[in-house]
Order: sequence, then C-alpha cells, then structure tokens
Amino acid sequence: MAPISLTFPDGNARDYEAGVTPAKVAASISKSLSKKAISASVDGAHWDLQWPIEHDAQIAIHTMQDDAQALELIRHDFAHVMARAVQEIWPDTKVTIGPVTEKGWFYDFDRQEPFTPEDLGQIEAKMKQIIAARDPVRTEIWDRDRAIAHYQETGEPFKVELIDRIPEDAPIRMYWHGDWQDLCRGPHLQHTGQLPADAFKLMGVSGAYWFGDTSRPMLQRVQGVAFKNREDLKAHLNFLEEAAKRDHRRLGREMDLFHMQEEAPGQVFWHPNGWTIYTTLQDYMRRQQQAGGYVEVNTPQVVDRKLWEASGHWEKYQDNMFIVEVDEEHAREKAVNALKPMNCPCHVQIFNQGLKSYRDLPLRMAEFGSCNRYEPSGALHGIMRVRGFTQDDAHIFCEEDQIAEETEKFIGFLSSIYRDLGFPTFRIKFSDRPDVRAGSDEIWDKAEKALLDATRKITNDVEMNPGEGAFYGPKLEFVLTDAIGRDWQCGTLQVDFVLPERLDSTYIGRDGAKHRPVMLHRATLGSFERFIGILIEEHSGKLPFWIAPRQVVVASITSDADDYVHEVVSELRKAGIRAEADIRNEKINYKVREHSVGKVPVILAIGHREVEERTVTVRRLGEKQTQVAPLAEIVSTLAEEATPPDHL
RNA sequence: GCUGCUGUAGCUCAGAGGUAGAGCACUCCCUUGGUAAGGGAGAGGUCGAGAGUUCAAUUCUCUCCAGCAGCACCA
Repeated sequence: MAPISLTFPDGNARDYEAGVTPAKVAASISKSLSKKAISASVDGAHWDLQWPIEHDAQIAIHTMQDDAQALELIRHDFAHVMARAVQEIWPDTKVTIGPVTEKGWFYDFDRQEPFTPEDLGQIEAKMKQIIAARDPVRTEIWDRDRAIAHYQETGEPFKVELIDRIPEDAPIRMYWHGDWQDLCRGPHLQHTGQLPADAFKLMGVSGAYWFGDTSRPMLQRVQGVAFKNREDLKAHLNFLEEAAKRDHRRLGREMDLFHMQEEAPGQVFWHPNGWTIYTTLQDYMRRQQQAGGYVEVNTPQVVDRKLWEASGHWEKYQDNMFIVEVDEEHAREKAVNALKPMNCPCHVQIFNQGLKSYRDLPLRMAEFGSCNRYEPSGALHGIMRVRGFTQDDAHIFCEEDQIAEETEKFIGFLSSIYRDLGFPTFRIKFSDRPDVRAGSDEIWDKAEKALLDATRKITNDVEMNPGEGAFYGPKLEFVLTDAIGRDWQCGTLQVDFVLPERLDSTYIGRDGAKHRPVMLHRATLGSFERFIGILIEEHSGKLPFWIAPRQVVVASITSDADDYVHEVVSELRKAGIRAEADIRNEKINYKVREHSVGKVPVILAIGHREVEERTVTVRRLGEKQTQVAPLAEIVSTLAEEATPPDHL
C-alpha cells in the first residue's frame, strides 16, 4: 500500500501506510500515549481511534486533557453504557437514541413498565460494573441491508427506523462493548474503563416523543450528567443547588412579591412588593416608548369571535383561547366572544378608523396589553409561562421600504433598554416560514429578506431558527436565560404582510391611491410577567436599587429611637425613596437577618448614638461593613441611586 | 396535552389502616438589645377534591384538580 503523510500539531509529519488507524499512530509515538489516547482529530473531524485514515492529513491525538473532545466522548460513552445497563437489567427494553447534551446525555427507551426513581440507583450500579470491566470498544461498518436485517431479528424497531434516516452515502457504523451492540455514528473511547466512574449521576426520568412526534407513543427518557472528574460533578451539583435558590418562584415567596393558586392556574396574584416592580418597569417603559415615537392606546379584553375569525386566529388558535359565551334572552344566537389572546387585531381596528395617509406612517401604536391564552397545562411555569399576562406590545404600521429602518430602530431601542435593565448581552434568533402559514411564498420571500437584511446591518450574531416563524410572518426573537440556563423568548419583532390584508387596512399613498401598510409586531420586554421572572433570577433577587420594591428599611435598635426612625422614613419618602420603618420589639440582629433574606438593598440602623448625632448607620445588602452618615447626606445619596437609568 | 413524580399548619418537612407532629413564621408576656435568628407561653390543620374498599381511610384503590421535571406547544 502507498504511504500517506500525517502532519502533527507541532508541524512534524510522518509517513504511515494508508489505512493506518490513530490507535496505531499513537502506539508508534509512545506506549503511554497509546494508553491515554481517547480519540483523534483528522483534518478537523473528530475521529475514532479505530477508524482508518486513507489520505494525507492533519492529525491530532486527543487525551483526557482535551476538554472538548473528552467531554463529548465521556458523555456519549456514558449514554451507551447506560443503555447497556438498562438492557442487561430489563432485556425487554427497546433502545432508541441517546445523544450528548450540554452537561451530560439522555437515552430514550421503549418499555412497558415505567422506570421508577428507585430504578436509577440500580442502573447506576450496573453502569459502574460495566466501567470496572474495562470492556474494549469495537466498531465495524455494516452494509445497510445487513444492519436492518440484524435489528429486525433482534427486535429493535427504532434502530431500523433510524437506519432509514441515515443518508444514503453515510456509513452505517456498529459499535460494541462486551456483548452489547449499538448503532452509532461514533467516535467512542477505547474501552469502558476510560469513563470516570465517580463523575456521573442519573438525574431523572421523563417522557419524550420519538423525534418529537406527538402521534406516537411516548418513550421514557433517562437523563444523566457527566464530567471529567468528581470535582467537576460536585461543582455542577453545587451550581444546581445555588440556582434553585435563585428560582423566581422561591424568591417570589421569600420576597413577598406574588403568589399563584389553584383557582387561577397560570395567573399571578401580585402582592404590593411585586406590583411595585411591575409598575416601576411599566413607568420606565412608558417613558421609553414616548421618547421612541410611540403612541399609547388601550383596547377591549372581550372581543367577538368574528374579529378572531377575520384575523385567522380563530382557525389556528381556538383551542388556546378563553371562550366567553353569553346568553342574550332575545338574541337569535348565543354571542361567542374570546378574551383577547393578543392585541394586534384590536390595534388594526384603531388604525382602520378614519383614512390614513402615508404621512401618518410609520405609526407606532403601543399598548400594555393584557392578554389571556389557554396555555397547555404542561407549559405553565411560575410567572414565566402563564395564562394571563401583559405585553409591552406595539404595532408599527409602515410602508414596505420603511421596514429596514424601523427594524434597526427597534433593535437599538431594545438594546438600550436591556442594557438599562442589566442585560448588556442577549441572543437574537431569526425564525423563518413555518410549514403551516398564511400568505404567499412571494410575500414570505420579501418579508424574510427585509427582516434579515435589516438585522444583519446591525449585527451578524444571529442564530438561524428554521421553520419557527409566526404563521403570518418571520420573526426575530430576543432571548434571555433563567437561573439554570433555560432559554426564554422575551423581546420579539415580526414582519406581517398578512393581517393588514385580512383586516383590510389601507392608507393613501403619495400617488393618491390606496395601499396596504405592513405591520411590524414588536415587544421589548415581552411580557411583564416573564421579564420580571428573568429579572429576579438574573439578580438572585438583589434587584437594582431603582427597581427594588422595598429600597430602605429603617430599623430601630432601641425603642427610644422610634421617633427619629419615623422622621428618617419621612425624609426618605419625601425624596421619593421607598422606605419603611421597623420599630418592632426585636434585636437588631434579627431585623438585619430578616431584611437581608427579604433582599432589601439598604438597612439604616438607628440607636442612641444616631439619635443624638442625627446620623444613620448604613448597611448595604451583601456587605458586612457598616458606615455612619449624616441624615441629609444619606437621603441625597440614596435619592440619586433611586433615579431610573433613563433619568441620569 | 403526554410520561413520571408530588400534594399533611403561612413556609420547609416528618408520620401512620384506629380522625396528626417538628422547626421557622404568627399572637401574647419578659427582654431595650449595636448589624444574619434573645427567652417563655399560646394559637393554628375537613391531611388537594370527590367516589370506592373496610367495623374504621388523611393512610389502600380509582377519578378529578393543582404543582414539579422533561417532551410537545408558545399567535
């Protein structure tokens, strides 16, 4: 066989016979590398140590030192080892797929009886046995028909389906460790003993559909996390514990912000503290929108189904709307209304009142629009995904050639607001036409191009999200993450050529003829509910001073100070600061602890000294050190800190 | 909506086929205390709802409701 030349990362090249495997290459370098090797990169592709190399190439041998490859392999091999463990314990279990996830892996199984939480321990124990056995991993490329026949024989229908999904020109790779076999694209470790037996944990069982197909029976998903070593695993479990403390549902209770109850699932009972956050944000948004050239409107909650039929929402979203039926004694038929699930059709009604001229465009119509959607029960999540919510919604009616400018303007508008609220960076996703949609392909071509081009003028950092657009148009999503890293769409911008058509909106153009406006649907925060949830988690409840519901608690150390405490509170309130007195018969330690847990940013303690000197002792949240300040000084300092960012 | 798990005092949780317990919170009393829980006493529960099995159900079974995790959905 002709020799091939392999070039190493240090630039040196060596000749090998064609068909040499990275395992042999590693062995030719040193015995220890041969043992430590986990995989290779061949011309940039992640390569199994057993796969032959047929051409000249750049090669790198990976060990556990290479984080990216090591974690990928560890997690992938854990998926296989777990599947084997499950099939060894319950041989009637069918295997499906088991991919790597961000911190670990999952494997979906088909089995009659459900896995119980207790089963997880049994599976973990079996996995440790498999690792201890150090079974060598072996791989072969099989002929497609042989693989299908094999899986039909062994009774693994999902694997047969999987093979059908593999492209014609791709190899069908089979992998083994011990007697256990799986179809897999690889690469894998040398042997199961390379897995860190003390650095993984099974995290739970849940349901999952085969390739997301709800028409098929649900599979059982077992998920795990895995790392290179025990310390990393412990660090991750610790992170999860810390994240749980930042959960907005927990902080909402601890900070007395809101509650939810059975009688109104998915709806928020805002307590005084939470409502203060809400109105503070709303006031801020109102100022921003006025400055940004928006007009504010308000529209009805209960609207006849005729309007929803006209807009197209009835057909598509009827099942997700709260329907309100009213029996009118003398009416021919029952009036059927729906609580508005969004504001756009109502805004169009305002636009449609009176003739509009091109001079009125762009018309930016904003509403703090309260909407109700009958979200599926499984979708509800604290105040992040609810059935009753208020959007900072607006619709920009404009001409086609204004789309780009309005898009740029909005992204700038949103960026500045996110910065003010403590989110200097965020992700942008672009979603294009879904399978089920309104409007012609030509219109979609136009809308997608206009939106994407305008966005790209501002940033190239746009993730593509194919097929995920709204039914009437493409959309941008502005995404923030919660405490444990789950993504939430907050802001959005959607181009819509369809609704103005359906609801017959027109304006008189320069040419004196009627034209269709384009509608841009946009929300900055998204919904107040979701945004506040994210805000709480992002700050672990320690909200920026201007948003904090209780900014200052003035706490007495002795009851002799009560009068002065009230005076201090009153001075602070005059300066526009949200201050409360705490003159309860409790020790200062007790008060400090309670208000610290309640995330009050500033505690002013007052005892005999302060009364005599007309000072206060300032204790800021998270700081052990206190400082003494004259009353007048602290009032002006705090008043300045309480100023919203747009008033600076 | 689907799969699994959970539902006991305001909160966090323990408990058992014979109608319930702890800590914190709450109320009152003592204490006036200098920066993350001072001491004592008291009050507080149709054990998520309904049905069934049983002499007896909060405990076992079923149905429903709600919550949690994931999947699906997200105008």
